[in-house]
Amino acid sequence: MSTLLQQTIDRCRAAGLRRTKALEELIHTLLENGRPMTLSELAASPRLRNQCDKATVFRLLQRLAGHGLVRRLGLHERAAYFTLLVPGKHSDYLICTGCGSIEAVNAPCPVHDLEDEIRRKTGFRNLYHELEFFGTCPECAV
Amino acid sequence: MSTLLQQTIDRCRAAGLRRTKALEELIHTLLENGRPMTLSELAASPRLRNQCDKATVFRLLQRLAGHGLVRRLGLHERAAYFTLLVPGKHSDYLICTGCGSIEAVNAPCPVHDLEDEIRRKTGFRNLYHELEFFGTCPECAV
DNA sequence: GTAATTGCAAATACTTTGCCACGTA
DNA sequence: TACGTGGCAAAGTATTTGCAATTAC
Repeated sequence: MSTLLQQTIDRCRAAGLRRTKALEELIHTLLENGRPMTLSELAASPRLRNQCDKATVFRLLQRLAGHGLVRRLGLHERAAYFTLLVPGKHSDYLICTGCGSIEAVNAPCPVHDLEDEIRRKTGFRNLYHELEFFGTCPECAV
Repeated sequence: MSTLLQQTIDRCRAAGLRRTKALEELIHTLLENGRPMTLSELAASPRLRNQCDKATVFRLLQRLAGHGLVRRLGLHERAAYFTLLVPGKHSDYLICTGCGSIEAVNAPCPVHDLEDEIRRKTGFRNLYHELEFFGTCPECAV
């Protein structure tokens, strides 16, 4: 994992970002949590809490998103969620509308073919998709 | 379509909502546009502009969502999108990240089986999904 | 040394609520 | 008549920006 951390930071450097403490800790936090997180969550997380301002986290995420290293997700809540994009890896999510928990679905994504078809038929570029399942988890169903 | 309008209003009545002008025009607007819309768009649309306050539209949408007649979507923008739920009908969307246009994908949704599998394996209740494709439309690609 | 990055505070954007008036059932 | 609904205005929450100071390269 620290390899992945290093690789990701390298990708940031390659994109022209400066290697700052805040950047490292942000990437590290996203990696170790392995799920989409909100700006507030990130800014309040252990690694970033005493490291930098929320505005800094915001601007970092914005820059990273601009370079395709991070993606901003909708996920129904009022706050936006951000997820680290790891090359060759794609995740769909299962979200509980009761407690808000988010977990990655570990099953092959069934959308690939349709995505190709849409790309072909509509001429859209840079196509990608987001798939989320919403429901009430067993805990919340009680 | 006016039949669908009538049916939808009937469903609202059955859910206990009062039949007000604002409700009718809101449903009508959502139906005739046939795509998810934001609160601001709705409040500013021809049928509602001179009909009622934005707060009213907000509360109507909230009530409708509570009764499962409307669903709130993420869709990446800062503002939330709302879509009318028509029984037996499901839509996936294709969104241009350049101009923000949203259209329904008219192809069978490939997620059904995975949804069943998740329902079975995780015990989630009231499961549903959202699938969106994002990309740059031919217009914006120039 | 220079341009990117950061902190702090202020400005926006969108959503949500309070309260009293009004209209539907 | 009674209770759901609506208007207006104010409050709340999350995001975004300005600017001077700082830091990476």
